[in-house]
This record gives sequence, C-alpha cells and structure tokens, in this order.
Amino acid sequence: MTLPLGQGAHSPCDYSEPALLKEIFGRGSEHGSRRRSRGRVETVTRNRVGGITIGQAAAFAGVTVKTVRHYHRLGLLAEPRRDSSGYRRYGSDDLLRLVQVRTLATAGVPLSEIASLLGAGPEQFAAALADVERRLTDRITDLVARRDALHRLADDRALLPDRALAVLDRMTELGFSPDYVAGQREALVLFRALLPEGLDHFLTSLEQRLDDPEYVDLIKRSVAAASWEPDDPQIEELARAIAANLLADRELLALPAGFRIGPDTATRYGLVDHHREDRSPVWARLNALIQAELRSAGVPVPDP
Amino acid sequence: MTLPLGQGAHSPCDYSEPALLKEIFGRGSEHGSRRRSRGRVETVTRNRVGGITIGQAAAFAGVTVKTVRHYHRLGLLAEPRRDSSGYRRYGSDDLLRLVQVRTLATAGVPLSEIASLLGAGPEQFAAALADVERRLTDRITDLVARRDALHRLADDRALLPDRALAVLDRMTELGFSPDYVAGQREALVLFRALLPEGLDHFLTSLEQRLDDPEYVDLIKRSVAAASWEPDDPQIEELARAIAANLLADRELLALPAGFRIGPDTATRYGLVDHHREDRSPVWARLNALIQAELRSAGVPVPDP
DNA sequence: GGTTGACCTTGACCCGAGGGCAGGGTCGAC
DNA sequence: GTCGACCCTGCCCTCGGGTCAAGGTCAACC
Repeated sequence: MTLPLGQGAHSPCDYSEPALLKEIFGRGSEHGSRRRSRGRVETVTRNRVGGITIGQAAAFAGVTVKTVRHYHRLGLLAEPRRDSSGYRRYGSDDLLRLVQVRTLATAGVPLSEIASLLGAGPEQFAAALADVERRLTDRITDLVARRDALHRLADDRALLPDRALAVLDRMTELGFSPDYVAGQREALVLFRALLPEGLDHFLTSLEQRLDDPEYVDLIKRSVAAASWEPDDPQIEELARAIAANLLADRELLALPAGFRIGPDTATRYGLVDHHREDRSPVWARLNALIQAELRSAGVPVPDP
Repeated sequence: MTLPLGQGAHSPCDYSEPALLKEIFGRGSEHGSRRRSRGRVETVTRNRVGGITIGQAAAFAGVTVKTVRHYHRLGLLAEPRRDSSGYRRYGSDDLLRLVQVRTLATAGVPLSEIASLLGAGPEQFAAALADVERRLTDRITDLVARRDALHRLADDRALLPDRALAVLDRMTELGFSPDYVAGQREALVLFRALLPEGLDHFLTSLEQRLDDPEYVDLIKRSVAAASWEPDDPQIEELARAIAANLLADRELLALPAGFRIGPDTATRYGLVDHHREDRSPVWARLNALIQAELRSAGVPVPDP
C-alpha cells in the first residue's frame, strides 16, 4: 500500500478511450510489444518479469546506464536482484534510492559523501548539507575571481598594472623600438612575479628617469650598442656615463619602503636584471661594467 | 640589457648596511651558504652554475615542483638545459614563460589551450579569452544553481514541493503513523520523479479526499490491515468500500490536463503504485482487489 | 530458423590538473 | 661518514563518469 487515497486506483488514470488505453498500457495477453515514439524504441514487456531493467531505471532517473553501474560500484546503490539472464531488476525501493542519490548528486554533493548523508539523522544531515553548501560557495567565489582575472587579461596577456603599461607606452612615444619595448614588458612581468613589493617603487623611478633627456639618450645608445663589437672601447665610456647619470640621483636607488628581503632576493633580482642579456654580449658587458662602477661608488649591487 | 634605466644597477638595491647586504646576497667567495627562515632551508649557491633549479622556479612562480614537471610533460614549457647532474636549469626566459602560463592557468584557461593561446596574435588571443570567459560563466551559473538546489534540500532531503509537504503534515495531524507518513513521502518522491506532470493534479485530489472523514477512516483501516491474515474476508469488504468511496467522486480519477502519455507510463505508474506493497501481503491483495473493482466499474487501470 | 537491432553484462582505459609515493641520485653542511 | 634537503623518473590515484571492446539475451521480422 503506497498511496493514501485509493492504494493504486486513485491516481490519475481515467483513460476512457479503449484504444488509447491499450496504446498506453499494453495488454497482458499479447506479451512483448514495441512501439516507436520519435525514433526511440521502448520495450514494455520485460516489466512483467518483476522490476525494471537498468536502462529504464536510468531513464526514469534521468541518468545514463553507466552512471547507475558507477553508483553500484561505489556502493552508493545496493545491487538489486538479478533475473535468470543475469540482468539487474530494479524495484521501487531501488529506484527511490537512485532518485535520492541523484537529487543530492545534482545538488553538488560529492558521491563519496552521499551514502553517509542518506544514512544520517536529520540534524547531521542538515549540518553536512551546510558544509557542502559552504564548499560550493567557496568554489563559486574562486571561479568568479578567476573569471575576473581573465577579464582583466583580455587587455594585456601579461597582466601588468596600468602604471606599467603607461610606462611602456611612454617608451614607445620616446622612440624606443617595438622589440626593445617588448623586452621591457617581459622584464616587468618578471619583476612583478619575482619582486612584487618593489614594483611600485621601481615604476616611480622609471617614470622620473624617462623625464631626463640625457638618460633617455644614453639608453638609446645602449640599445644601439647591441651591434657593436664586444671589445669596442665605447662600451666602457657608455657604462661610465650611465653610471654617472644614475649616481646623480642616488635616492632613486634606495630600497623601497616595505621591501621584504628574503634569502632569494639576489637570485630574483639577477633573473630580472639579466633578462635578455644573452641577446647581445655587449649588453652583458655593459651591464657588468655599470654594476662595477656603482659598486665602486659604494652602491651595493647583488652578485648572484 | 633588461631594464631601461640602468641595465641592472638602477633597481632598488641601495642596501647601505654591509652586514645586511651580505645577509641578503651572500658572497661570491664563500660558495654555498644556507640560511634558515621560518623552518625552511634555501640554497643560494647553485645559481652560480647558471640558472635556477626547478624548486626555485616553482617557488618563484608560486606552484609546486610537480606542477612544473607536469607542464613540461604537456609541452607547455620547453625542457630547459640540464647541468652536469641532470638537474634542470631555468633561465629568465623559462621563468617568464612559466609565469605567463601560470597567469593564464590561474585565470581558468585549460592547460590544453594555453600553448596555442600564447602563440596566437592579439585578436585571436582576445577572442579565445572571451570564449574561455563564457565557459567559466556557464560553470558558475551551473554551480550557483546547484547550491540553490542544495539550499532548498536543507529542509527536506526529498526535495518535495511545499504543497506535498503540507499534505504530509496534514496526514500526521489526522493521526497517521510516522512510518506510514514516511512511506507516503517516499511514494511522493517517486511520483515527482516518474510522473512530474501529474503531481499537481494528484496533490489536489489528495487534499480533497483528506477532507472526507469516511475516506480517512477507510485508509486508517487499510493501514491497520497490514497485520491481518492474508485471507481475511474483511479485506474484500474493505476493498469494496474503498472502491465505492473512490467512485463517488469520479472526476478526481480523471486524467490531468497536460499529462504526457509515453510508452512507459504504465511502468512508471506501477512503480509508484506498488511502492512498499511488499511490506505486507494484505496491502498487495487490497490493492489488487480495489483495482479489480474499479476496472469492473469501467475505470481503466494499468496492469503492467 | 536465421537475421536484425536494441538492450544487457563485465572489464579496461580515458579525461584535468596535478598529488602521492617509491626508489634512487646529488649536493652541501656538520 | 652521515644527515637532510633537493633532484630524477615512473607509476598509480583522484571525480564523475564517457568510451570502447567483446560477448550474451531478447523480441520482432522474414
């Protein structure tokens, strides 16, 4: 006895047209009839054996056969009895359980927790549900953050702050080549990743130095120096000039406030500093010479 | 030459205290020093060999060593050169690539798409990003829907509509046992899953019938009948009485508007109808008898 | 009675984005 | 010499199933 008002006959079943009735329910006498509805074929007769097959149970629950078997293997559903062919036969109890499992699964409860959840009392059930809901909320928050990060990326694949992009634009305006600016962009990406606390201070000094025409001119000469011979005496001269320019504004060389010094700082700094140095031996030499000049002037420079 | 304003020396490195300087950068003469910071040990000297190790690269990029190796295996990062021990040695180019990959990956871009994304032109890049963003939004929408479903589940693990819960409460008020009401709840869950278009109509008829004291009384006798002998002649009498009661209001037996009839309808109906019937042979017999009564009165009843 | 086509069975492998572990080599410091 | 940290490769694991393989069963049609 399942349903309160009529134990079976009270349900909406007043199909008064006999032909329709037969079409819907089939007949006990003609065993096994198939009817096509929109290309799919459904077998009705099996049910006589007692219990529905896995395909029907899956269809009724809105899942695939594989999913049902998956739940069996996880122990989430008890194995139903088998008929003489070895086919699984599902009763209403089995189907109810499947529907309950699916309800929780589609709500986002991990399969590994559903079994204990369905076996728990109401208060544990509610607590566990709240826990699952909290985890879902966390995942949503995380995904939203990712999407927002992605949205910001749409402008620049390097995800640099606006100030850095402005500085790069300024360089282009000042006549630096696209390739050089691209190199600077790369260096800034590394800087941001490796020395994030120093980026703001560095950008400030960069902005100020780009207002110094002498400095801009020296850097342009450095860029052009890539094609010089590695032992060109002009290199040393240029290095001295650049070092002198840098030393003229020593406070721009100061350590920024809040800069966190870790044991890796020299390594991180070196990676940023020597980026793209391998493209020209002149650059590497120029860099080393400037560092030596600064060092002899009392400015500490890492030597990793 | 990496950074525009000083090619290395311009960076924020004015550590004026010699002891601190040594602490930060180490010394070329003393090769290989370790220092502990919060329990972790970091090696500085390896970098002299040229390039950082996988552990450092991973730490700088904020990932695990496994992740970096995973990216190598996927071809997302080129294998860097190896030192004499077979250890991978990463340069700034490698690290830049790793940072770029991580930027996209943490933004939610699938790893399988990152390689082509980083190699694409700006407009393809933007288009691909928009596509990824759309997919992320879809996932978020889906998760939010799941969470909301979960939230509704917190009240009742069966996810029944409020009307159904009200009917169940009514039954409890009318004095039906908790076990019986639990069975009705299960049957309603099955009903909702298997015959969703019919649920509203069924609940309506249920509400009306529960207002009929004679009907309520008959059902209570049915519940009590579980402990009768299976061949008790009272069963037939009760079945006749229930059938008569049902037939007194035939329009409640009518097919609801909008009810979709599929080839499985009889099977679905049978599952709901016979649910928990196996708990008592009396219920099964009662059900069958009522069905026979209704059938002989011209009401079509499925016989799956 | 043979074929067709749909359905069922078990088992094994695949996805993403790595995690964990095994078993072994290498390095630097004590 | 030994310790601990780091590196190497390779294999199996996750979660929620999908896909393929190889074969058995059932009902309908010719």
